Amino acid sequence: MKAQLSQKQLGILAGIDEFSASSRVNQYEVGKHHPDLTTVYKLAEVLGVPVAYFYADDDQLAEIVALFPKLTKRTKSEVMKAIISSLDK
Amino acid sequence: MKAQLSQKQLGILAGIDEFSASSRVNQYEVGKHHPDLTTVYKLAEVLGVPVAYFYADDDQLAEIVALFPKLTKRTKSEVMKAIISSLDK
DNA sequence: AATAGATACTAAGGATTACTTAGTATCCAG
DNA sequence: CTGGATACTAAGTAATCCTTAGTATCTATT
Repeated sequence: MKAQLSQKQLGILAGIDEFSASSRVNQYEVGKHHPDLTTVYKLAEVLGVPVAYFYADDDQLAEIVALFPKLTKRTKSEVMKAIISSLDK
Repeated sequence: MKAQLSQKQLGILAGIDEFSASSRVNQYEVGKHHPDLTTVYKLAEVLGVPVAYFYADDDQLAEIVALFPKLTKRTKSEVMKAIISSLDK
């Protein structure tokens, strides 16, 4: 079980000032505002996902993006090959 | 060979006013400013890639993201399965 | 080589959006 | 029920983008 992370803590871990972390992360989560790219990169690092994960609308694609960094080089290459060969047909 | 697309035309196709399209797209390309999410989505649609493609730093991941929409459901499922089973080990 | 038109690029100010602050609302363990 | 943590929000300030106007560079044509 992963440790539950509050909005405020997530922001602080991403380098946001402790006094605005709660407000800002909440505004991001409810869609009131959008974080700048620098913040997006830091949030992605804290959460251990590629930045692209936040922008993957398709659920399957999102899962692939999230898991990709955890794959071995071999598996990555196999996935690439499978995709490319399926498109040659 | 794909038709060469000017910065201005790309912007216009993405719905930007013709008088600011050139300037804005150029500012995005040279990194002076960043497009808002709405514009990012339109640019992605014009270019035929998922939005996540713009944020995929890793070259292999970027290629997977770009090609994903072109895959059949069957291939998508096979890729998912290959990734998940490789992580169970 | 000179010209014209398209394309790339930039500065600056106005327009828009995010960030900060202060505060209320909600949840939940004790 | 109470206290503290967490979630959430309004409003103004601060920051960033968008528009405009213009210069610079490229390229095809003569």
